[in-house]
Amino acid sequence: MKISDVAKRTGLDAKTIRYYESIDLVDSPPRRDNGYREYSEQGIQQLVFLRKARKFGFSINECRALLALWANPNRRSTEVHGLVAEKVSDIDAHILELKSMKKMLSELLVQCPDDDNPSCSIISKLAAEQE
Amino acid sequence: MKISDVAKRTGLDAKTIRYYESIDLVDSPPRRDNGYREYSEQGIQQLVFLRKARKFGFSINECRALLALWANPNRRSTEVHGLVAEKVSDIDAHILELKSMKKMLSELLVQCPDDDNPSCSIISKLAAEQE
DNA sequence: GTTGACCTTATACTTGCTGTAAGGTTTACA
DNA sequence: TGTAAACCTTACAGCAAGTATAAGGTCAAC
Repeated sequence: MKISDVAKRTGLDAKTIRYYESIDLVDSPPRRDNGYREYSEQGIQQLVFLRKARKFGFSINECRALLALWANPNRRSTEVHGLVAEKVSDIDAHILELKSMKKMLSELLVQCPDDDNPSCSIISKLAAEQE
Repeated sequence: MKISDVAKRTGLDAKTIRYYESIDLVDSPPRRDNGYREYSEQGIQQLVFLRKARKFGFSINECRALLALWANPNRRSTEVHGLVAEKVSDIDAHILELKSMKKMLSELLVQCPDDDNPSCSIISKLAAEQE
């Protein structure tokens, strides 16, 4: 299977697939005589795995750890559980931060006249030093 | 005022301040005879503004627009309102995405035995190709 | 036979900084 | 007065996680 077909099947961009190979996140596939990459089912499965893990919000390095656990028949499920639990708490923290930002901005919004005059409390608030 | 004092006062790192200057986000301050940057109150206020805008989640380019509006006495408050409203909706979208990720991961978590055995539905789910 | 759609590599760009190196200046203390 | 620490300066490299571009080779269709 050629890279563009793998791209279609996995939902990853061909460039992204080459990039993952360049950082040794996935195995280098064998090459045809013309130099084209020829993907095996196994290679494709690694990429499918990665696509999902990235969509779940795991960083490249976290994906590396997950791939290693996946490949390891002696893994302990508690290790996987730990990685995922930590990610959930990261996401929680991130959500809280965004909510706080949203709250502050929303409070600013209602105070801005939203008209053709220059007076705007948003600008004043951003310029204010204290708090 | 020297850069490290400005850093303390604004809460920005001195490196960040130099970086903002290097990308022309803020005016270059005058220099002392020894080459050190000497900040005026106005220069400091720009940095205070930036610190806040960044904390509110605005990108550097959005900060550029906000700084321009701040400096423009003929601004229309609706322009500011528009920028902020758009940011709020960006944040909302981001929150939704994170919530969806969290939901999926949480569902996986409860299905993982969290023990010393290799069997783990999280890994299986990540490896599964369909959906 | 030539056009267009692939494939290859290498390099630079993106965002928003942060770290490091190599050097000059100032301040504090003995 | 000496010197060591703590500043300041520049320039360059690196981080995440790709994306864009250039310059070229290959393949399939008409």
